[in-house]
Amino acid sequence: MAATNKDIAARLEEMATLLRLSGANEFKAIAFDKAARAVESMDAPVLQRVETGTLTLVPGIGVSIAADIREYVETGRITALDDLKTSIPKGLIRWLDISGLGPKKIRKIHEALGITEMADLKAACEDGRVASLNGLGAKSAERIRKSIDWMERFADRCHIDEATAVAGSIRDAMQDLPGVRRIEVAGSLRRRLETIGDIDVLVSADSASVESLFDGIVALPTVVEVLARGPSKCSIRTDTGRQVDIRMVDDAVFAATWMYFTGSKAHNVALRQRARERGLTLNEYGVFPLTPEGEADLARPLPFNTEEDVYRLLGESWIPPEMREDRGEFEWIRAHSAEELVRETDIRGVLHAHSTWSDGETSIETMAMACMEAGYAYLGITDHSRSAAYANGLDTERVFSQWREIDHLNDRFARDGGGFRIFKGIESDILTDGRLDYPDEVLAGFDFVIGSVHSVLDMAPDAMLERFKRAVDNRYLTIIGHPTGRLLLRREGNAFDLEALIRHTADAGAAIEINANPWRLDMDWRHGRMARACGLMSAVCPDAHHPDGIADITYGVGIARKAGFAAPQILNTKSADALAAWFQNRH
DNA sequence: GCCGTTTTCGGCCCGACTGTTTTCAGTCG
Repeated sequence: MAATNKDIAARLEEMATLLRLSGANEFKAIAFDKAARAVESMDAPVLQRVETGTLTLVPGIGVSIAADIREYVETGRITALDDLKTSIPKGLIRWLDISGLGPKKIRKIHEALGITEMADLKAACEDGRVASLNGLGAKSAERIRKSIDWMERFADRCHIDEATAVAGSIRDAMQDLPGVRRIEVAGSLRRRLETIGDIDVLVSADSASVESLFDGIVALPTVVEVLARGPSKCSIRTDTGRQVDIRMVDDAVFAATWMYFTGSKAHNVALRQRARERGLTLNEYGVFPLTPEGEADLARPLPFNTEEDVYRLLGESWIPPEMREDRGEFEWIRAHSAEELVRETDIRGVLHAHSTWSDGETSIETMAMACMEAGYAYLGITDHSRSAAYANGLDTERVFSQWREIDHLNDRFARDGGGFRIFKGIESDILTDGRLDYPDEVLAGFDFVIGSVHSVLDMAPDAMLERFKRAVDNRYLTIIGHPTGRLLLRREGNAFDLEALIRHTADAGAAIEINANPWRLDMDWRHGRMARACGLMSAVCPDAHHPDGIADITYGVGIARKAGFAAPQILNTKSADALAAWFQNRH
C-alpha cells in the first residue's frame, strides 16, 4: 500500500518518542515532531514531493529527514527507526503516560532495575527500589505508583461531552460565589479537541475570596482527591478520573494567561518563535521587549487587553482557539478571516438522525419537534437500510411506508405555516462490494442518501478504499457517513487512504460528513486543510438516535472549525430550498 | 535534526513547580 501522509507522520512521531527515550538531544526529537506536523498539514501527498525531489523545500524537513521519508516510501522501513526499536523495549513507551515520569527518569529506572513492564514498575515503587535510586525518592515513587493506579482504573483521556459536563459543574460551583469576576475554560477543551485529558479552568477573583473558592471546589461531591492546592492553583481528581486544574489569574493579564493555557503547546512554541523574530518575548504574563542580551525586559511590558491585542503585538491576527494546533493556522489566517469559520448559529438544519423506524428511540414527529424547538428549519431523517438487521433496517416496503408518513407530516407542517420540512433520507449500508443497499429505482425516491460502512470494518485498507469509491460513483449517494468507523478511545478506524477518498468524493460532487457524535467525530479535522484545498463539501451531522442527540451538533461544529471549514462548505448551513436544489443537482 | 540579509556553528520557547538537593534536573503545560 502506498504510504499516506498520516503513515509518514506517525513514523516520524515514533522516531521523536524513541529518540527521547534513547537519551538523544531533545532538539533532535523536537525536529522530528516538527517534521511530523509539517507532513500532516501538507495539502498534497508527500509522495509527490518524494517523486519530484522537493521534500527539503518543506520547512522543518531537511536532508536527513527527507532521506528517511524517501526510504520509508520506497521500502516501507526506516533503518534509523528500526535501530531505535531494537534498542528500546516497547514497554517503556507506555511509561511516558505516567504523570511525573519523563524520558530521563524512565531511562534511569530502566537501566538501574532492568524492568520494562508497567506492573514491574509498580512493584518496584512499592518495595522501595525506585525510591532508592539517585535523583528519585519516596515521594517520586509514591507519585508514580498512584499514577499507575489511576491509569489502571481510568483512561487518560475522555470524550468531549464528558469533559464539557465536568467543566460545567466546576463553573456552576464557582460562578455565584462572592468575589468571582470571570471564569473561562482553557486547554484542549477550549480548542475543541476530539478527546480531552486534563480540564483547565481559569478564574479571576478577589484575592480575599480565593480560599473560600477553593474550599467550595474541593467540597464538590464529585471530587475524590485533591492533588495540589496553593495560593494560585488547585488540582483535583473527579470520580470519573478526570484531573481538573483551576488557576487563579490576574485580571490585568488574563488574555495572555488564557492564551498560554489554551495552547496548544506547539502553537505556543510557534507564537514565541514569532515573538523572537520581532525582538519580543511572550510568556503567560504578556509580551515584553528583548534586551540586547536576549533577555526579557520585564520592566517594559507591551500593553494589551484582549487576545486580539496579544496576537496583534506579535504581528498576527487573532486565531480562533480551535485552530491553534500548529497545523498551518498562521498561513491560514493570512489568507482568511476568523469570521469565516462556520459557527453553530450557521447550522440551519439537522441531517442524519434516526427514529423508531430503525434503531432510534422516538418517532419522526418527536425528532422533528425537537429540531423545531432547537430552532432548526429542517430534519433529514436517515434510518438504517435493510442489510442493517441488527438495527431494524428498513426493507423496501417499509421505506415506502415511511415516505408516506413523512409526506403526511410535511403536509401538516405546511398547513401550520411554520415552514419546517423533513427530508427523506436513508443511512444506507455500503455493502462489501461497494454497492448501496437498494436498487437505483428505490434510491432515486430519497431526497438524499448517506452511505456508511457498518460491516466488515476491518477490510484491507486498499479494498476499503475501492469499496467507498464505488459507493461514491453511485450518483444517488449524497454523503459518506463516519468514513473511518472509529470509536474514540475504543476502536481505531480503518486505515484506508482517506485523503484519496476525499479527492474522489470532491471530484464526484458528493460530500463526507463530520459525524458529531462525541464518540466518532469522524471525519477527522486533521484532513481539513487538504479537504478544503480540493473543494470537498461536508455536513455537520449529529447521527441522533434520540432528541437529546441533536445537541451533539455543537461538537461537530467544533471539529468543522478545527478543520477550517467556512459555512458555504457545510451542507446543512444551506436553507431547505438551497439544500433540496443541491441534492437534486447531485443526482 | 533544522536553520540562517547579523550566523554554515550554535543556537533552538518559556516559566512554575516539585523533589531531591545544597544549586538544580526533570517534568509539565
